[in-house]
Amino acid sequence: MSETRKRSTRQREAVSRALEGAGGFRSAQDLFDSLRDDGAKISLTTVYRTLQYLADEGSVDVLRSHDGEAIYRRCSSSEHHHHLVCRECGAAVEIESDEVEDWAKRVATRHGFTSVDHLAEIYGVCQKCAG
Amino acid sequence: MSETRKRSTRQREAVSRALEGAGGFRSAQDLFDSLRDDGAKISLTTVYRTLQYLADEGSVDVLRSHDGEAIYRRCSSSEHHHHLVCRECGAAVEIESDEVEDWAKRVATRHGFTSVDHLAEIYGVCQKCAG
DNA sequence: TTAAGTGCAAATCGTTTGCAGTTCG
DNA sequence: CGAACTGCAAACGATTTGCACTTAA
Repeated sequence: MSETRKRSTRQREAVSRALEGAGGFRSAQDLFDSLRDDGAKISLTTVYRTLQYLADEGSVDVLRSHDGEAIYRRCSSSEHHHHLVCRECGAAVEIESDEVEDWAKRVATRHGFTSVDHLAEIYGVCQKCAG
Repeated sequence: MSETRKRSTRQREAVSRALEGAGGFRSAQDLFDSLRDDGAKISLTTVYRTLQYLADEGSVDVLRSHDGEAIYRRCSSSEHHHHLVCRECGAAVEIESDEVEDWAKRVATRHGFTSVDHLAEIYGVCQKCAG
């Protein structure tokens, strides 16, 4: 299933490094721009392809921003994390929750599902925006 | 901000009705297909526009499916249900969980967020497909 | 050498928009 | 009538793909 990526290249390294430096979630375009700013010779296509590889491998998480862009971030193993997002300003707080982890696994197992994965996001209006 | 939609039309009614009937989250395409099946004369463009109007009004929630499609559902205040979806065949089991409800509310409150809403979906492979 | 990796340009796909015709009020 | 609303086709922006060229091993 993760039988892609066989060689190590300048570009691939660069993308990984850019992801490291980014910390949070970044779009392919963002990463591409950063890479270019850092003087990397790489195409947007390759950024996309590399990100895809990494995602298949499970090295990066892929989320969707509210306007449909895919955003990526290097993944600390297969650990899940969720977000508390402000509907107004877009500010996001990262949260963890074994509670939800357990729930997802439990429910899935009960229904005979395997290879379980889940998505959980909380939306609301932050203090600042609530006025 | 919600200064669109002034008139009542056959198409707009149809979209609202389709959303009612749908219950869960549906993509514009899905809704369009349902509408056509029900014999409605409407264009995909209008479905999109209507959905946009309703979203601006706050009558529907807009989310993004994992593959970037926008999915909509009529917004019944803050009532929630979740889904356990098979990645292979798409089969979905509807699930409820006060557990998750509580968690979302608790976390949000802790961070000073209001008008809380959330999304939680579990993905996996069902027994049939795991074969 | 040679398969994996890359870049460019063209192709996709969901969604939006320009514009001319239609309809509600 | 006149402003909303519609539909179609063209435009869009993010992502993918076909193909010829590079490059790591």
